[in-house]
Amino acid sequence: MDEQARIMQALGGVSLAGHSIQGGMALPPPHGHDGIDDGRKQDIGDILHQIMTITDQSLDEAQAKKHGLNCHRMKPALFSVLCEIKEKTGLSIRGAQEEDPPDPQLMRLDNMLLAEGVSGPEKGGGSAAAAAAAAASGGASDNSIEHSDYRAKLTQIRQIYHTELEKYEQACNEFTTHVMNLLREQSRTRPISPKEIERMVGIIHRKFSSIQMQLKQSTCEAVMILRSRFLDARRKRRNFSKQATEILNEYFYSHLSNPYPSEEAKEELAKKCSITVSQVGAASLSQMQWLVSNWFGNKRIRYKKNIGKFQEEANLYAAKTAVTAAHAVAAAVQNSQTNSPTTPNSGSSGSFNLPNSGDMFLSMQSLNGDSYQGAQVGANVQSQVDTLRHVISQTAGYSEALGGNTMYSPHGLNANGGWHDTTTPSAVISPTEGPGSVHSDTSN
DNA sequence: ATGGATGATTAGCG
DNA sequence: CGCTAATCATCCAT
Repeated sequence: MDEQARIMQALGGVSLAGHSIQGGMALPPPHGHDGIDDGRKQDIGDILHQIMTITDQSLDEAQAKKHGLNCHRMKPALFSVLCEIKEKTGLSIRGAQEEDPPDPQLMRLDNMLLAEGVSGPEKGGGSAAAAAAAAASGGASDNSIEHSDYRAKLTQIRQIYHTELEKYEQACNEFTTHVMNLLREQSRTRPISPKEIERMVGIIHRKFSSIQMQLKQSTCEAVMILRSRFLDARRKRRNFSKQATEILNEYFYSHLSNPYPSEEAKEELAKKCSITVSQVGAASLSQMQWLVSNWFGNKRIRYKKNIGKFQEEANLYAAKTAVTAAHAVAAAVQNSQTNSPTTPNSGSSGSFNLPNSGDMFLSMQSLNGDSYQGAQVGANVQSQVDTLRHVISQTAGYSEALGGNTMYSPHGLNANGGWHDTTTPSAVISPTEGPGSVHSDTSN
């Protein structure tokens, strides 16, 4: 009979002392309360397993005895006595809270998880948070590139969250059905109303949901950390390395008349830069491209706004690439003058001095016009022209010869249709700064 | 501390 | 959609 007694005791403990489940669960405290989620899960798993096995064994072993008991001639009498006793003591159960109002804390967590896209619909096209962030800038697609890493991490969190939640729910269900079965079984030997079973289930669910809340809470925390780490870091300015700036500047000044790198060019630049940069948070290539675009946007604006200030820099970078430019242009000019545009800079035609830069410049200008119609070679040549213009204006002072304001101002570029300037050329040139700085400064 | 340089963000345009 | 222009925010040399 001790087997039976134990079951009775256990169940009695559970059913009579509503909240004592915790006590029941605390039976084997392997890790105590310190354990974080893992520890808890382990605990719960252990507990469930123990309960299952213990009661199963008990049931199996006691099955025969129980059967005998049920058939015992004194059973009805015993049952009625139990009913009577329960009637007297049962009131104590009634007092328990009936419907717990939705926990505001829990609701907050739920809302947040939903807002962050953790508990929302599966996988869809990006989390709600990312969508919201993207919506702020209008362009959803490009911004999402920026957040791809963030979203990857968020997805990870979401997956963990869902699997954990599923585990909890499964455990809860198993436990519930098990208890219900036990109670139903017991209801034949002692008085247990369906309502009591229902209450029991409610209690169990509440207990499990409180555990779930912890899961939700830590998930929220994780998301918050992720957010602060990513989105705030995103806001932080991180200067390019010197080399990266060099690369970008080189490109910029050698494509000055059309400093709009194509997608491929951007990718190329992004690659080069990220090699030299090895930036913290090693921006993905797409991210790097975004930065490159930023850089060019800023550069264009700032160059245009104050050309004088950039003149020195422009000359410097022009000189840097002057030699290759000269070669390439020479080849290109030859090629385009003779015939079809195939591999303009073969360079095999030999070195080309530029003493007669005047002619060259003119021919190139006409070339410019042609090229702008959209031939690829044209674009290529044009970039070299830009570079050469620097050299020319720097070394020969062609600006004066050509009317004063051809000097390396966006004026010419504008004629081109490239990027239009808002500042009138005269305004740029006329102040003492314009031509003067160009000549006087023999920078290195 | 401070001001300029510069990366990032955003509204608005075509 | 990509760009410009304005602006914010941060870095960095002084």
